[in-house]
Amino acid sequence: MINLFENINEQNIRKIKHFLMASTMKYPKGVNILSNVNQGDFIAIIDHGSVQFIATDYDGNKSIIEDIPEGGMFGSLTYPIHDEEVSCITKEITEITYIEYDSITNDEISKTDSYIIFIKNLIKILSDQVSEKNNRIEILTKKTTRDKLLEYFKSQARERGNKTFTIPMSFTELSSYLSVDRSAMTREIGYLKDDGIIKTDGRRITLLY
Amino acid sequence: MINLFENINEQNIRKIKHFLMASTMKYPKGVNILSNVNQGDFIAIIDHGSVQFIATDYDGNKSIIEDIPEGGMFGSLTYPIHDEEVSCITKEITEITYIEYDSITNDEISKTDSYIIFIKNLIKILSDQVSEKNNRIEILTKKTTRDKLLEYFKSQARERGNKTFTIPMSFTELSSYLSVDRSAMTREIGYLKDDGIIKTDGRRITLLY
DNA sequence: TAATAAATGTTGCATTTGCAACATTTTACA
DNA sequence: TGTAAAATGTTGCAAATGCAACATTTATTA
Repeated sequence: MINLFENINEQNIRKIKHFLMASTMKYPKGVNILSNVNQGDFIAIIDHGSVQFIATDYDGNKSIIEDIPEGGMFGSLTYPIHDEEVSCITKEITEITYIEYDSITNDEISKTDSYIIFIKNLIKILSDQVSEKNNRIEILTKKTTRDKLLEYFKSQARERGNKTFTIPMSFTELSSYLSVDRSAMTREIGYLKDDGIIKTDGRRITLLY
Repeated sequence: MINLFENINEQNIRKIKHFLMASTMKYPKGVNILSNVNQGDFIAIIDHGSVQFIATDYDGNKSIIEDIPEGGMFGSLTYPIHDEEVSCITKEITEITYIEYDSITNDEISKTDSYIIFIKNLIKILSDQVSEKNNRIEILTKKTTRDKLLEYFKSQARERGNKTFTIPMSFTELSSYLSVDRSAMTREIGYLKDDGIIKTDGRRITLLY
């Protein structure tokens, strides 16, 4: 995953941030940062730490929409806060830089060195997000727990270029990502092992075909 | 949905397209346009017609990933063609303009009038796509057919600003979008009507709460 | 407009899956 | 390092849902 300021030197990063009206905020672990967000569209860059977008429905069921690690970004444009049901929780102590969406294309900044690199990075990150979401949609549209697991494992293997890989989250979180019951998922993983389709060692998975 | 060339006059559109190495192709109805696509990353703009991204798994099950109407765009960066399983089918006679991804940020174009507007449009479109996909993910992560339907109806009502709306696709396609069995979906819509939660008239739905 | 294809409606049934209620192991942190 | 919290494993059971196999209606197009 690339960084919004990839291939831009410190001095130009400072300049760009200045024109973008950047402001930095620090948060403790476990708080919802969407609750006290400034009005107007913004892009948020995670300088340190990580966050998790969670949707909660009227029954209290929670589903992870997205994990965003250090260096990642997200924008108000991509998370319309329609109801009160989407929250963005810090997973640890987290520092976030906010930049104003409208200032991305103002006249001053467009003359700045590295502006084009910045724009290209932004477009690449957004494209990657669309791509990652398409991948998740492909997984979620599988009808059975087995097919969801296999599609997920395939996409992991593809990403790492290896049939053996370690899943980057707990099984509890994976069940939430796949939107299946955790115990039913454990059961199905057992069947996949019985059938000789996968091999596991903790969170380390090997596709056997 | 905004157009990639929104708020840019004809003359500047021509200029931008020229720098972007734009080429236009015409396709008949029902062909897979990803099959004969040029190498290198590109962005495709639908001048006339419409397309549908479809994933087909090893069992032949098809699921609609996305519908793209006239004026819409899609990019090779957002549709990694990992297996042969994703195809992009024209729904009618369709004309598509391709632009090269790398040329979006070349030096010449960045000096063109309206370049900033073009970039802002592109970022807005990508953001909207992420947002739309987040919305679909929120729907797909619902466990029951009933909850998927209600979440979908809610998002439609929200979008139109009205509790009565006409779904923009057939029920057959909706079942594919929600990734549920069509007959089970029809059954569940019946239950929702019985329970006085919705009212229907063909594809016209009214939320009664 | 006749013929064909597509969409919609209905129902029985087998299978899958969510849910609950546990036990056990691992991890986090005061 | 001891203790609470989180993660993982297991299983019975009821409910949801996919699937198949139809009938009927609506669209499409030759």
